[in-house]
Amino acid sequence: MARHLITSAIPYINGIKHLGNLVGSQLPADLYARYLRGRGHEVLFLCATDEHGTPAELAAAKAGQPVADYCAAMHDVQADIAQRFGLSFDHFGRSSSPQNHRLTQYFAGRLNDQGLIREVTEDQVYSVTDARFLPDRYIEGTCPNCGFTDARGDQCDNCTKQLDPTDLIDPRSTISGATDLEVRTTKHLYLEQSRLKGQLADWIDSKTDWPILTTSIAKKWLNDGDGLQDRGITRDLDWGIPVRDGDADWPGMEGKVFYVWFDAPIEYIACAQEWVDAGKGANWESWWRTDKGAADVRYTQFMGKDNVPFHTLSFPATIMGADDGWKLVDYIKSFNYLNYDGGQFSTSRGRGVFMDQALEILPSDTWRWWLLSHAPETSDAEFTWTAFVQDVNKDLADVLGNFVSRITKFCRSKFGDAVPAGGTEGPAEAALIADLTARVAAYAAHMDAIEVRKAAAELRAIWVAGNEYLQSTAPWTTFKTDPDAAAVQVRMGLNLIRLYGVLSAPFIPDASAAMLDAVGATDAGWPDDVAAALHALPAGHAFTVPDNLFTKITDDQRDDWAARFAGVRT
RNA sequence: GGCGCGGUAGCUCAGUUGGUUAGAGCGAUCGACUCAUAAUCGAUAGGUCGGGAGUUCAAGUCUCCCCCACGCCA
Repeated sequence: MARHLITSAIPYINGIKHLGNLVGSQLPADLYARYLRGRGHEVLFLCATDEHGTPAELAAAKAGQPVADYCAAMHDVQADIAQRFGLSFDHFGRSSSPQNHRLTQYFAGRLNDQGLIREVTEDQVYSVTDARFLPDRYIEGTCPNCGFTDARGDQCDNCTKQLDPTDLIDPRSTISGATDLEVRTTKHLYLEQSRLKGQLADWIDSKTDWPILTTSIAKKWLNDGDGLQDRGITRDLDWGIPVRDGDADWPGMEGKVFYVWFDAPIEYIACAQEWVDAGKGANWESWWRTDKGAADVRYTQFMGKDNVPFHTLSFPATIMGADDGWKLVDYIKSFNYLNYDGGQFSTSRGRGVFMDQALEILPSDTWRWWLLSHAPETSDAEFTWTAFVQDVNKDLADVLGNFVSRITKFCRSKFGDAVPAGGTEGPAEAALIADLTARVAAYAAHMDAIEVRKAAAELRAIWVAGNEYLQSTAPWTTFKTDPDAAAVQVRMGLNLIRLYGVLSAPFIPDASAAMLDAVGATDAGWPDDVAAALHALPAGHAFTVPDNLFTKITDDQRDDWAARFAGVRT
């Protein structure tokens, strides 16, 4: 038994995430966590909401709520949806927690002690009307290069020239439209991660088994242009973690907070403290401090490709810079984007399907299966309603659901509501066991490697093997002349349902529970011995015929949903 | 503009260090079966592996150039 720490990139607080966000981090992380638990490993699976920063402040203002109240409410909304999607977090924390406040301040102080923090005085744009400093992307104006009137402060979307906000002609605040902007001098803290470049590069180079997507992005940021840049870790905002030097005040930094990207990854650690403080566990340091029991922990992170730079460089720089025993990540699984019907999912335009809407129209297992079996691992993937409906109807309703249905109903009608006795197994059963032994091993290997799509394909092949077996042995025919032979075949079929319940649980936990319940399985342990697993249900063991595991989606429903989710969210 | 991931059957994708007739699922066509959610199982058809040049006994796989799509640019 090994110890596995798993974290999913923490979703931002300002709204419900879409399916592209889900499949890029939380869902595959859950798959892996469930799989490892199923294999008997000790797992700590953590996630949280990322609550600080300007977008949260603006969203709260728009909702007419104090930002703390807004975040608390949205956290509960996201936690509820996550739970309904079957995301089996051991704890779903908040980056605004007191634990994260203390820990973030601790790290800043520690980095300061190590001489890795410097103060930088810089000019920033201040909006008098908004009474705040404006981040670059909240300033628009006329591009000095091409004359485009809606150029953003960081870059002109028309001519793509990179800009400094002070370059803009007639700048205005995109928050209020105010034009009374002025340049003010302010002071910020920078993490000197450039000084850790060599150490980071060596570390990345040592990770030869990481996905190409992960390492290529990391190396690009390490080596592009002038190389890894130092990073501002503070902001002039109200909502955030107050800048402190550990437990002490930080002279000159009064009224400032840490940048959201500094405190968000630290929440991975603070979340473990929250987990303990919530009474769900003990000794969080044994998961996070290599000097306090975490040396044997394997830590795996899941995220979309947009998060890779922070997880391969900035956060490791924080850990390495602190240099006091915190655990570095062992494996980073990153994902590309899921596109929606030829374009991008868009939170702002409400294009695509969002997590709450998804659950309104179909069970979570249906979404879990399709999303995971099409996870954007090697390149961006494509969601279309036609493909989605075709795939889930075929895989879930026809191949798996119908298998459970046909065998349980046939047994009930010919032998009654218990596993039939009699008969002797022959070559067909031996061949099935040999085939499944190989397939289960391949499935496990793919899951161990977090090859999500390959694992899904293998699991599906395992389902198909059951149908092949029934088709070739044809108990409905043998029953007429040799009821004992039919009994063997049906007994094998019922045991296959149990096996499928165990193996499928990481992908489709609800349907798996229904399968195990139908056959009255008391043991859902991993089938290290497939032959033994296929004889777990003895003759005479009672079962029930479950409701259809999956209802097929109709063409009308498909057309309905395609129309409903094409445009702006209402 | 720079950089990055890709461009393989109608669709979604696999193709390890270059090596025999390029694979899978879906869809299509045909057949088998009739226990089952008109489900299942089998067979067949379908690709000049984005384009061009090169290295090699041998290239989807390596090198160079070009085209296309997507993304990132602190």
